[in-house]
Amino acid sequence: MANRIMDKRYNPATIEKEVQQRWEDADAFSVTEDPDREKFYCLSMFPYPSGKLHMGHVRNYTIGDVISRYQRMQGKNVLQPMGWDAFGLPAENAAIQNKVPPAKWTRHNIAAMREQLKQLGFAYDWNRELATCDPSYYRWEQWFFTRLYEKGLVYKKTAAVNWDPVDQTVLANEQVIDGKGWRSGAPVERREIPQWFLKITDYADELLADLEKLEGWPESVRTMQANWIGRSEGVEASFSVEGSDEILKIYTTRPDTIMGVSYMAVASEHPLALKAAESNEGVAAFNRECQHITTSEAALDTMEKKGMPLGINAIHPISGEAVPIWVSNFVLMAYGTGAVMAVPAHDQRDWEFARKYELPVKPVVFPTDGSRPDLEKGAFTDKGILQNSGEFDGLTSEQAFEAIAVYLEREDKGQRQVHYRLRDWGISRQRYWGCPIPIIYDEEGRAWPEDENALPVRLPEEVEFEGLGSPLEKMDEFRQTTVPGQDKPGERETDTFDTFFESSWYFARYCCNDNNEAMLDERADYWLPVDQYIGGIEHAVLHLLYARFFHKLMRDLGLLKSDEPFTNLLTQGMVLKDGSKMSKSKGNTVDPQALIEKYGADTVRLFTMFAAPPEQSLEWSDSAVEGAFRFLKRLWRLVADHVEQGPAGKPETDSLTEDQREVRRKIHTTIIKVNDDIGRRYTFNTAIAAVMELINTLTDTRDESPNGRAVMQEGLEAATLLLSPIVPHITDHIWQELGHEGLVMDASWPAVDESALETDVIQLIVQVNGKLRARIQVPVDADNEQIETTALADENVKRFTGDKTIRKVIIVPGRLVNVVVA
RNA sequence: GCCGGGGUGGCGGAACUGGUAGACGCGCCGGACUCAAAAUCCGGUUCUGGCGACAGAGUGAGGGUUCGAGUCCCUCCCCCGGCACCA
Repeated sequence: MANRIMDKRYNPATIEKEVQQRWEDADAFSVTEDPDREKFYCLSMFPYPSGKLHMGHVRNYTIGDVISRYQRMQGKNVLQPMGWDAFGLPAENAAIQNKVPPAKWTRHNIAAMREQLKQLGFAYDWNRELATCDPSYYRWEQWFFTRLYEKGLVYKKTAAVNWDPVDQTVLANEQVIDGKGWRSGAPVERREIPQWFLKITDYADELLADLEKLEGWPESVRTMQANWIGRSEGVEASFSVEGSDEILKIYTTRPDTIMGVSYMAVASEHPLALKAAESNEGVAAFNRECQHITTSEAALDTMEKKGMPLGINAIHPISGEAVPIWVSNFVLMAYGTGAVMAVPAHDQRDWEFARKYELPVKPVVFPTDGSRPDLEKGAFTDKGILQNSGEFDGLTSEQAFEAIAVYLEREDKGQRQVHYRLRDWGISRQRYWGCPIPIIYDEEGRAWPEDENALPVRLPEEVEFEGLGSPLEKMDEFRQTTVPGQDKPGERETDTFDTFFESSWYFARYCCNDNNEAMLDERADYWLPVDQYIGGIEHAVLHLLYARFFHKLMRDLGLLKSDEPFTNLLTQGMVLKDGSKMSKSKGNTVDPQALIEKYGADTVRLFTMFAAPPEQSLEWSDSAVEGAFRFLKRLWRLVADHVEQGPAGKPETDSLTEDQREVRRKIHTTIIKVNDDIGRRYTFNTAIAAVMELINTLTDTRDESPNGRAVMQEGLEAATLLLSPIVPHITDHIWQELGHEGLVMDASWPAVDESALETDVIQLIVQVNGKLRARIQVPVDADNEQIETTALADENVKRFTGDKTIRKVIIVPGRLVNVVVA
C-alpha cells in the first residue's frame, strides 16, 4: 500500500461530518432480531424535550453509547434506541409564556434536540424513535389502562391536591413555595378530589421480593426501593370511643408498647375531628389551619407538630382506661386509618408532642440490662422487657408482640397485619398536556372505559392556553360524547395521566414501535429485558419502581414473558458547576452546542467520560475540556508522524530489544486494564487514563527500526480500538489511516498476547513496622526465603531494624514485605 | 424529619479483595522554540525540614481493630439526591 498523506492538523469539524456520513451510508445502527446472535439492549433514560440538550443529557447518552459500542465490538446484536418523554408541565408553562400551543413547542424542541444528538454521534437506531405525545404511542397506554380496568386494578377515590385559591388551579408540589402558590403567592389549600388509582400495592410483595434478583442494580437503589415499599408486620387495634359508636382503628408495629398509650391522635379530616368541630370553634379553627399543609411528606415531617384535644376519650382495648383523643397536624387521613396511638415513652415524635402539651409519659418497656432510661432526655425506642403492663410484665418486646396480638384477636379488638408504606399510585392529573384518561361518565356519574375500537382518545392540540385549569374542561367538542356501547350521552374524563405512566413502558415499545395493531409483539421478548439501563440517580425510586410494576402488569396481561425490565442499572451522577447542579435558575449552565462547535463531539464525549466515574457527580471545568482536546491532538499527530513513514509490519517477537518488549508489555497490560474498566467496572475515566499512559509511552519511543515501527503500529491500533467507543469519529478516521478498510466499530476488540506480558524481575516494597523503607527487585520466581534475605539486606531496611528483634516477616506475594521489629 | 450516597494535593480524580496515598488530566512554576505572543515540546509540582540520600506529617473530626487502615467498626460534622403532582 502506498504511503498516505495524512493532514497533520486535527480538524474535528471536517472528520466528524465525514465519519457520520459513512455511518449513515452504511445504515450502521439499524438492528433487527437475530436469534443466532447474543442480543444486547442498551437503554438510556429518554429526555424530556425541554429545548436544548444539557450536559446531564450529554453525560447520560455518552455513557450509554460507550457501552453500546463496546458490546457491539464484542460481537453482540446491539439495540440502542432513543425517544422523547414528551408530555409534562414545562410545555404548559412555555405555552402561557410564549403563547404557543404545548404540542407545537414540544415538537419544535424534539427536532432541535434530535439534531444535537446526531451531532454527538450516538449510535441510535433512529427507526425506532418514539414520542409519548404521539397518538400512535399513547393509544396503547389508553388501551392498556382499559385492560387494567377490566382486571380490577384501577379504582377511584378521593385524594389530596394542592389548590391555588386565586388561580383556581391544582399545583404540583414543585409549584408550591413555602406553602404559597408560585404565581399567585396565595396560601395553598389542601383539597380532596376524586382521582384514579392503580393498585400497585397488589404487587408490593413481588416488587419487594424480586429486588433480590436484581444483582445488576446498585445496592443503594435496591435498599431505597425496599424502604419505599416498607413492608412491616404489626397489629391493627380497635379503640372504642366514649359516648359514640365510632371505632378508632390504629396500626402499630410496636404493640408491645400499647400499655404506654397516653393519647390518641387523629387527622383533621377524621370523622371524630369533623364532629367535634361542629360544637367546638377552637377545633374548627384548628382543622381549617390544617388545610394549609401541603401534600409533601418532607413538609409534613419537618413542620412544627401541633394538636388540640377534642374533649372526648377513647377506651384502651386492654386496660379499659380512658385515653384522650387529640386532633393533630401530623396525621393525614390518606395514610392508613387517619389515626395513631401515641406512646411518648417509646416514640420520639410522640415524646416531643407530649412534652409540648404536658401529656403523661408512661414507660412500659425497659432495657434488658436493668438500667433506667432517662425519659427527660427523650423516648426510649429500643426493644426490651415489659413492666407496668399488667399480665404482660416480664415479657420481652418480641414475646409481648405475640401475647398482645393473641389477646386482641381473642377479644376481637384487633389482629396481626402486614402493612406497606407503599401507597397506591394516583395517576390522575388535572392538566392539559398529557394523555387523556379514556373514561366516559354517564349521566348518573358512572364511569365507563372507552371502547377499544374508539381509541385513541385524541388530545386536541390546537388550544388557547391561559393557565387557569385545564383547557379540556372548556372544550365541549372534546367532552361531549356517547357512553360506549350505549345510545346515551356521556362526558369524557378531562384529567390526564401522570407522565410516569408513559415512561413506565417505553422501553418495551422501542422493540416494536411500528406495530399499529398491538401494544407489543414477539419482538419484545427477543430484546427484553434491557441489558443495561442508564439514567439519573434521582429516579432511584419512583420511575424505576413504576417501570418494574408496569413490566409485571404487562407480563400478567400476556404481553411479555420476563419478570423484570432492567437487568443491569447504572445510576449516573449529576453535572455540577461551581459545586451546584447546573440549572437555568442558577444561571450556571454550559451549552453543549457551543462546545461541539468549538472542539467537536469527540472532545465533549472524552471530557465527560474522563472527568469523573459515571456514578459520581461531575464538576465542570473549561480547562479540562481544553485538556481533552489536547490529548486528541497529540494522538492525531502521533499517528500522522507514524503514517508518514510508510506502512509498518508485524513485530518479530523473537528478536525484540528489551525496550521494545517493554513497550509491548505496556500495550497488552493496557488492553487488559481497559477491557476490565469498560466491560466490567464501567470506570471510563480510568480506562482513558490507561490509554493516555500508553500514548505517553509510545510518544517517548524513538525507534525507527522495522521492529520498532511494528511495535508502534501495534500500539496505535490498540489505542485506536480501545478508544473507539468513547471517541468514535477520530478513531474511525485514524483506523483507515493506519491501513484498514471498513469501520472501526466493525473491527473486533483487541486480544491480549499473553506472551507479551512475561517479565523476569518484579519490584516489591519493603516496610518496617508498616512504614515504607525500601524497594527491592527480585526474580519473578523467587521463594519467600530469598525475598526475605534480599529485603533484610537492604541498607535502609537495616537502618530501621538495627539491633532490634525481628518478630516476624510478612510477605504478600507480588506486593510487599513487612518486617515487624520490637 | 425519614431513606440513600458522598467528603483524598491549588482543582477533577486514582488507589478494584485491608498492602507503595496522589495514577491520569487540569492549573501553576521553570526551560526550549519565537522579534514577540499563541500553539507546541521538555522538566518540576501533597505539606514541612534537608544541597541531597532521606526523615516527619498527611485521605472531613475524634476514637477503635490490625504486622499494616483512604479502605473495616463506633461516635460526630458538613455536602448532595429522593420523599409519592418537576422529570
